[in-house]
Amino acid sequence: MPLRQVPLTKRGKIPAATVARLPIYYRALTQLFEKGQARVSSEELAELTGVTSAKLRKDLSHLGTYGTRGVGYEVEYLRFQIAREMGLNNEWPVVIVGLGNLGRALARYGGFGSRGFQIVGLFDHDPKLVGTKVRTGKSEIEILSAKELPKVTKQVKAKLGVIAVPSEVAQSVCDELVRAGVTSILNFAPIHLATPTGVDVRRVDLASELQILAFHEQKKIEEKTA
Amino acid sequence: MPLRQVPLTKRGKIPAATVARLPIYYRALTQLFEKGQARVSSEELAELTGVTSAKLRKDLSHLGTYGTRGVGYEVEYLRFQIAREMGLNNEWPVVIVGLGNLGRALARYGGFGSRGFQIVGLFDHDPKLVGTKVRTGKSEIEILSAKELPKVTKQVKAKLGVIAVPSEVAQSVCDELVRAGVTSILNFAPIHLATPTGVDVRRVDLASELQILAFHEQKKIEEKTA
DNA sequence: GGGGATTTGTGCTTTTCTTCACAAATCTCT
DNA sequence: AGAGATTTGTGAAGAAAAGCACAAATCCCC
Repeated sequence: MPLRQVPLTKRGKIPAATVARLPIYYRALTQLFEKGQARVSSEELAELTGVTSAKLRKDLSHLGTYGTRGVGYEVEYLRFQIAREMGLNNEWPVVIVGLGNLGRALARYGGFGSRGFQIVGLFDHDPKLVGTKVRTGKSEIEILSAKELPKVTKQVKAKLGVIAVPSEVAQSVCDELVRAGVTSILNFAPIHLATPTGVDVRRVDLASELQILAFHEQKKIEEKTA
Repeated sequence: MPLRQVPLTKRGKIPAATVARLPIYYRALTQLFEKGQARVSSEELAELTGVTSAKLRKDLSHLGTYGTRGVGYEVEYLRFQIAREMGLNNEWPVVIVGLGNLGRALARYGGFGSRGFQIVGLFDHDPKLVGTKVRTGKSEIEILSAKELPKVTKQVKAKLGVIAVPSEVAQSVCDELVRAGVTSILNFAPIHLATPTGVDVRRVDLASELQILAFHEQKKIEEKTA
């Protein structure tokens, strides 16, 4: 295996579209690795992830030149490089606010705890939930009162927060997370959150996704009747 | 209120980026409507949804000219037009496959049932779950065996399917949905689904979203130490 | 060790998306 | 009714992303 060390300084900014695809590549590479496959071509990896091979190669070229012409990519090596680039070799502490249906599902969701992320705080203001324990992967963790949020979040130095509360209180929860030092937020409430510059927010809106699909369905019907 | 009827034939194809934002606008307009606000400017709606006013206006211009210069947009009228454009005035039957943590959360999630969507089928192959009932908004619905999927899905003519099963079986569930007539799929499994042309898939990957945030966090740290 | 087969990396082109900036349309006030 | 203040709708410019196509690098086989 060629062990070219990466000139970390040389690389320019990675396009947002590329960043959004890296997790998909990472996942596919993990699968291949677990299957015991040592090498993969851009063509094969592209098929697996639903992109074109040219796009895949260009994406990877932003990280460095990790392939070998005429051969392909070393699965393990490429996987490690993507992980490093994305910071998945660190353990990121994550807090979740709101443990209704969705919040609890997220807390229990294996994918979160598994790779690079560790759930270190669960908060809700419902007295019926506070004190309850939720199994998150291997360990159990107690739901704390929302009042504890600032103190605990600072204590564990969590930079990542998940908002799974109703829209009406999402902005105030967001503000509190930011005050407590959180600088990246995954927002499941279907509203736009205002945040100071330097804080990243990604919104995941389940209803929106369905609506986008409905739009496409509608177009299919219009085509047929046209 | 000016009641220009829309020349449905005239409009060209709406850009994908615009379609992805329509649900956000729709949500914000609904909030304004419920608050009793009659009019809104592109500036105000843009702020509410986190886009620039120019982008918002261009997005809306693809649907038609629903605003009034010097005035703004009629909240109710614009909201209706977006809903019509997205097909939300129809009721879309939806089936959900896989009722683990996430699937159950989705089934119970109010936002799904509320506007334009109706959950008409829940399927799982776990015998412990089959026969159980899940409360979805107003009504209760029983989890059926995965074996029933083809028959029931065809019967209710569901075109929209939600996949919330483990990755390993996601592709086969997908195939079965497609065979049963589903042509739009919301996929929560972290893999790419191969589908025939004419079938739309949207992937929602919770772990990916966190990883993208971790990437940004990493960059923030690198900046600080640089 | 040389020729043919592969497969990457990338300059160039095309397409899509965003931003700018301003004319056109409407409203308000006197 | 006209002048000044708003605010939309949209061409045109700019930026970002995607797609193309091929030279460069490597491997394999004789």
